[in-house]
Amino acid sequence: MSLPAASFYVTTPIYYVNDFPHIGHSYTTIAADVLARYHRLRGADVHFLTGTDEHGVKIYRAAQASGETPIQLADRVVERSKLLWQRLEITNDDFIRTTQQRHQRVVQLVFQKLHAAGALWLGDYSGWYCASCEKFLAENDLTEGCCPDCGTKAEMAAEKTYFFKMSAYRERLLKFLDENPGFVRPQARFNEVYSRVKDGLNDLSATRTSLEWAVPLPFDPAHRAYVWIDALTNYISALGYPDGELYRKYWPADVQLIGKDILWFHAVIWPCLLMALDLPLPRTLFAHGWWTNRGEKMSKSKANFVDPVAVTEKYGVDAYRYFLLREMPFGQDGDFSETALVRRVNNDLANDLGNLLHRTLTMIEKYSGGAVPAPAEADASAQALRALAAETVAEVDSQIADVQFSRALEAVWHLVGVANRYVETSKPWVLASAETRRAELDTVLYSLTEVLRIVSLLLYPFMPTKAAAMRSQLSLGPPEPPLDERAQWGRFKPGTSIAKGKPLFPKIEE
RNA sequence: GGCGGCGUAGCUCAGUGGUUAGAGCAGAGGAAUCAUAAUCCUCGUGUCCGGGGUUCGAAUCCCUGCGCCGCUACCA
Repeated sequence: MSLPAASFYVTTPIYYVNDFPHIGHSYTTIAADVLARYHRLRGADVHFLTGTDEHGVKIYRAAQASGETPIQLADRVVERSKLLWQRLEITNDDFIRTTQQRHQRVVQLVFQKLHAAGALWLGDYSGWYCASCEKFLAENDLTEGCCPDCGTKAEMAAEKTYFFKMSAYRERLLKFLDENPGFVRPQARFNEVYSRVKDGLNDLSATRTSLEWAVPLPFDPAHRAYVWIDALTNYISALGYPDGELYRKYWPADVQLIGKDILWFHAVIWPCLLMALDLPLPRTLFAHGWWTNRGEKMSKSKANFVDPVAVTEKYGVDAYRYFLLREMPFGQDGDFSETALVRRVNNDLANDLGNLLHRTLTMIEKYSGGAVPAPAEADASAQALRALAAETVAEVDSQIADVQFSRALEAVWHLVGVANRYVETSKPWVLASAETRRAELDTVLYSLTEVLRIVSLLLYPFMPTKAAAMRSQLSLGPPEPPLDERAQWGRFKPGTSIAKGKPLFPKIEE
């Protein structure tokens, strides 16, 4: 698989403002950031969108409960979210809020278009209703026939609603899935979606008359947009659909990252909506898994959500970013624990990588007067190292194209491991004691420098601060595109004095 | 219940017909000294969940039993 070079549009879901972001939100957003940074480094024209979903009964009620207006509540959460993204070095190009004018306008336009295209019909929505909470409940959520929130017995009720004719798009969607088996990833999620679509699609209740905190329909103000169409539209409203320059440039999205809980909405409702609007579908939808906290599911009742701020204050932002993307394959579930994080930091970051940098720089100081020597002719092991570096660059590129962060990092660490072994086998300290072996020594030191330089490029999207620090110890500036040129072997200028600093990743004492 | 997936070293997993089944981590021993006591090397007789079958040959395909997990639509 090869990566598109020209433009790259990546999105996260818009996060619901009923709560502050926790590890799960940060996971999706960091993953999107790595993709964005990587593609920028490749030289692509990148657009990275994240944002917040701010409508709905829950927000309305939460605001009432805390004695503020819904928008005040949303503002509060948005403010804190933005601080977190800043802290985590997230480089989103835009931040969409569903309460913004630019978004609501497009939602109304979308409804108008659906209406005009005959994709909406007015009918009755019926379902379990809690009279006390004044809201409809999903059958699954009922606890012994009662409202899970207040315990009132739920009753069947009906209200007028506009249905989106989703069933009409089933054949087209199936055909699209047949032709695009990589549309939903990982594969297991694709299969789930496929078989459910095959089983049949129902029309979707798309509006509510009882909702107050939502976008009103232009052609029937008694109705307001119910969650899905409002929320999903963010991916194009943020681009200024239908006439915006950004829209023309970036749609369809290259990668839309989502949690597995919202797979159905993105893999079925979203494509159907786009088809109804005659718009191209996104290229890849990637549903990632959940983190548990030391083996336990995170939940409100247990109040055991991992707080990104606390973790990054203690261990650093880059260590956190590295851990999340290295510890579990993207798409699977995994477990978060400080023990596991510390192990990753000490083994991978401090011992393998940090120490390789440090020992290399020390040897350059001791054996070469602090300047990286020009390499002499490469022997077999130096050639092998050089070849592996090139393979690693290609491998990382291919794994990122596949949205497989952990595999990309594994490839980098394989190179780091081979470089550490190269130090052992070439024994620079022996070479340094024999005047006649100067040429060999120079080649070793230069080769190690090149490995480190290339590694710093490849790691930059994952650990921007540490990669930059690593580069500055090598007297290099921040990485610049295009990656495929910069990552070529031999670009480090011999004679450059290095600027060895403190260990990049101090070991964490347990 | 239906559909799908999984069950491989202490742990997390890779391996989908073919020589003595692998990696990382954890554990034991050793080498070396450039280094953040970092690094490197060596060490696994594992019922590849059980049973049956196909095949010259199966962890790998088929059937079956057991166990675990996901999805089963209006929960961002």
